[in-house]
Amino acid sequence: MTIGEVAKRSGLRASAIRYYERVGLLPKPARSGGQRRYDSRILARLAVLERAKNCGFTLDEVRQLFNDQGRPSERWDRVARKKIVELDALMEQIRGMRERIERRCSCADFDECGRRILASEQCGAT
Amino acid sequence: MTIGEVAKRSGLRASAIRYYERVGLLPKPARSGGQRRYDSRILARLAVLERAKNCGFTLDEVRQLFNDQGRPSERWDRVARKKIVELDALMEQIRGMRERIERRCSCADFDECGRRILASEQCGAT
DNA sequence: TCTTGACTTAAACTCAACTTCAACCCGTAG
DNA sequence: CTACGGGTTGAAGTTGAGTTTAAGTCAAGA
Repeated sequence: MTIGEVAKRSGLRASAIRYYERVGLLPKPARSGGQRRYDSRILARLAVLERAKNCGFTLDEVRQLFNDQGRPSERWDRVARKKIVELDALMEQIRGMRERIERRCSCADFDECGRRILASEQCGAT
Repeated sequence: MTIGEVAKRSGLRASAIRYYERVGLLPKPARSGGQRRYDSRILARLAVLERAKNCGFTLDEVRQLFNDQGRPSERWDRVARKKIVELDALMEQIRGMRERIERRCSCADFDECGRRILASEQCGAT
């Protein structure tokens, strides 16, 4: 397969595939006439990469997943445990944002809100 | 107050305060000898700005809050409604990530995972 | 006068994950 | 032969929210 075909089959852009190769997430493929030629294993690789991204892993974490020492399941566990903590913290943050957004006040304008916030009075911003 | 004093009182960096002014979030203050001089209202302004950021609003949305037409409470409502939808979507995404991370499989390596994902079989990546 | 410390500016740099661009090469169909 | 539709490269652009840097100004104190 050429890179264009891989792109079409995987739903990624060719530029993204080249980028992944450049940053060490994909092995350098064979070439014919200067062009990259892939066999079907690339599609499995990319499927895992996509799955990992959908789990919230950064490309750096995916690199650890793919290239670090140890059994694959161990690598997954290590990265996953850290990510779950991050995701939970993120959830908590977002819950807090929602709460703050919905806690309304009766100030006439933002300056009044500001003064009340500075005085640590209850205020939800106008 | 000089910008340094405002920075200390607000907990922001002077560079951030200059930046906010540059992008139209703060009015241009009076100057004395070329230096910015603020009165205490700046602190209320910055407190609202911080509160809005803690609600998840982008600086662009804060600009709408501060500068758009209409009553302050209307502006807040308009921006807030949109943001709540975004936050809920984000929550849903994160919940999905957590779920996918925790759904484990028994593949020997990532290539096996990839093949199973491509075949739409149940797989949580190694 | 000299030094110190805080301020000023515009412009460049940061991070992540790509995309876009310019300029070039290569094989095939007409 | 030449046009066309791929492919190739390195470099630069994108986004948001600032930070950092270089080079310069200013007032006060020793």
